[in-house]
Amino acid sequence: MKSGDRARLQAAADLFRHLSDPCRLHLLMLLADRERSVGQLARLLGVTISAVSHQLRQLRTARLVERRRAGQTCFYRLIDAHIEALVKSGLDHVLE
Amino acid sequence: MKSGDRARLQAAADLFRHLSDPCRLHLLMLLADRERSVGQLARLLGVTISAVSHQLRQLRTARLVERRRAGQTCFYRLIDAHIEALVKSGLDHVLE
DNA sequence: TGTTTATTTGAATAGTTATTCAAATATTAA
DNA sequence: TTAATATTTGAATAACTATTCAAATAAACA
Repeated sequence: MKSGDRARLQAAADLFRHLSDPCRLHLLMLLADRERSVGQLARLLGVTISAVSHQLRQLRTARLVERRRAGQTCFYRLIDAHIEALVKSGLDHVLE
Repeated sequence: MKSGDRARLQAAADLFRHLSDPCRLHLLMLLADRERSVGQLARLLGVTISAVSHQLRQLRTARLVERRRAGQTCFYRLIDAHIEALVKSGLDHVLE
């Protein structure tokens, strides 16, 4: 196997790992709808602001979401529609 | 949020977690091609038979792969094409 | 029966990840 | 400047996961 293939498998595995938490999936679905602030997300998800901020940081590092600051508030949104399609595809699969 | 939605997010997260390892992704791509024995897979992946057996067990419990015994040998294959499509979609996404 | 080959299993360990809490930063407004 | 609000950060802990090794099972065959 080529080294590029190995790197690609690792990158895809990393992507799927970011999707392997129900709270992060919920987060991504909320952000697919429209941009939201950290506080809004924490309230909607029923978790602490700190926890959601840690998860958003992970998703931002992975380039799945982007941040926009407006005053004291930070708004997050999905970077691309492909991620939304992937999440929906996973959610569809488990419909049984 | 409904309890069914919560279960669905958890199930989708579980599915993605099974895809969050480069070795398992490689395994699934090999099995998408055609059925393979445990020993073949271990050789192709360059890991021990025990390690690959543990991963196959996990994938089988998750109903992503099926097993067929022929004599001493066990052959595994993908259960459905949707999984292959999901893996390929993830691999496509990381092409940059 | 005993032996070889193929695979599975369970326990132990090492590495990874999520959450919490407290402290730090950033912005706004008094 | 001080206070209030929004978010981030780092460290600690608790929970989870992958791999290894040795022992167990299962089938084929002498």
